[in-house]
Formats: sequence, structure tokens, C-alpha cells
Amino acid sequence: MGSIDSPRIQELSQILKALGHPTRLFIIEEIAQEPTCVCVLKERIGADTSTVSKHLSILRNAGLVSMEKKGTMVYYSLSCACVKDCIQALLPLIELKHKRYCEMLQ
Amino acid sequence: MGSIDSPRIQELSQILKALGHPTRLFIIEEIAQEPTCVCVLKERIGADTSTVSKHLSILRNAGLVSMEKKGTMVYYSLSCACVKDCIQALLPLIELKHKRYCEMLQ
DNA sequence: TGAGTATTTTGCAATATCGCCAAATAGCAG
DNA sequence: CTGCTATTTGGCGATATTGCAAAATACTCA
Repeated sequence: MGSIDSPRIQELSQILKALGHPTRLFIIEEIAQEPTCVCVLKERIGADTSTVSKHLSILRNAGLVSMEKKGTMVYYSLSCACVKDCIQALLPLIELKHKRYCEMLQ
Repeated sequence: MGSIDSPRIQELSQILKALGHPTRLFIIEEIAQEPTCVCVLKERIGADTSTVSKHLSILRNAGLVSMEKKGTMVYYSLSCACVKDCIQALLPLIELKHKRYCEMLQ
């Protein structure tokens, strides 16, 4: 059995924590479609560049994204397509929540 | 395109944030195997009952777990098996991280 | 009813996260 | 080298999370 301090739990929770923020999840979904540079992400997010950069460093530390420099610009992309699967796996849960919410109203 | 404030992003990030803590991830993996009551979880985690209860309330608010009372005890279980899929989807990413780390050492 | 157990809620202090600003770094063009 | 743009890093206040202790709630049994 994995204890709470096992590397497995630690690594998984680091990854999930990194994904557990609206801005970072948005970034993940954007770069899942195509590699995107920081300045474009900044525009779409509407936050300070430094804020976006810090979110990207969190995603980097979790191993979720890869970066590629092109001139002064840095393009970020998903380091593993499995991240998309992880997110998609949760859709049934969201549907379930909605179903429960509708039932509660009646 | 989903904006950052879209309900979809908000709900997904709430779920992922709830999963992004070692103790809560541990709880999820325990109750994924069989419904477990708070007092047993408390023993396995080694934290105060109130602490465990608070983690469970976070998981509840995210819709991740269901509870069933049996006498004074409350048994928690996964509300959707898809949560297991979500976690399992990340295993390739962890392997990739390890592979990168080994390469870095050489 | 009263004692005892299980769980949740509240309060609080320690710690961590978030987002902006300012400063530092890196790369390109002239 | 200088100026310019893109990005990262450091600093700081505001806010949120975390975990324990104490109080409140819920349920069972005698």
C-alpha cells in the first residue's frame, strides 16, 4: 500500500495541485491544442506577464509542460498527451454533479 | 473556446485542486478499494480526526466522494470510478519524469 | 435520560499561494 | 555596444490553506 509519504503520492499530488488552478488549467488546454508562447498566453489570460510566467514555472516543476525557445520567445507545449486523458476522465464526474444538482432542485 | 471564468474550467480546477493534496489523494486511493469510515482513515493517516474530516469535506464539495451513515460511523466511497482513471492517466507522465531524471544524471 | 463514541464545525496560529510591481536576464536588430 | 522586446526572478501585501484543539452535533446503548 502507498503511504502518504510515498514518492508516488507526492508526485501525483504535485501534478494534480499544479492542475488545480483555473489559470494553469486554461494554459494546459491552450497549449494542448498547439504550442503557444508566453506573450500570447498573457493576452488570452489577461494577467501580468510575471503572473503567467510563475504559473508556467509551477507547471514546469510538475513536469507537465515542455518549453522551446525561438528567438526571444518561449513556446510551451504539453510534455505528455496523457494530461488530456486525465482531464477528460473527469467529465463523467462533472455530468454526475450536474445531474445531482438538477435533482436537488426538485 | 473555454475562457478562464467558464464553469467548465472552474469545476475542473476545483476537482483537481481537491485531488492535489497528499492526504486527500491517499484518502481517494483508500476508499477507491473499499468504502472506509473516518475513524479508520484517521488511523491510517495519523492525523487528528478534525483534520481528516476537513479534508473529506473538501472532497465532498468537489463532488468526488459519497458518504453513507451506518450508526455513528460514516463510510466514504468514490462517487465516480472515473476518478481512478484520471489518476491512472497520469502514470505515463510520472514515468517520463523518471526517465528524464535518469538521463540528467548522466 | 445519561454516558460514551463518531463525526463535524469553529477558532486560531503557522504556513503557503496569488498577483502585481520592479528589477534582472536573454536574445535580436541596428 | 545600444535599444528593444520577451521572459524570468525577487519582493511584498492580500488572501487562502493547513492542522490542531475545543466545542458542538449525532447516534447507540444501558
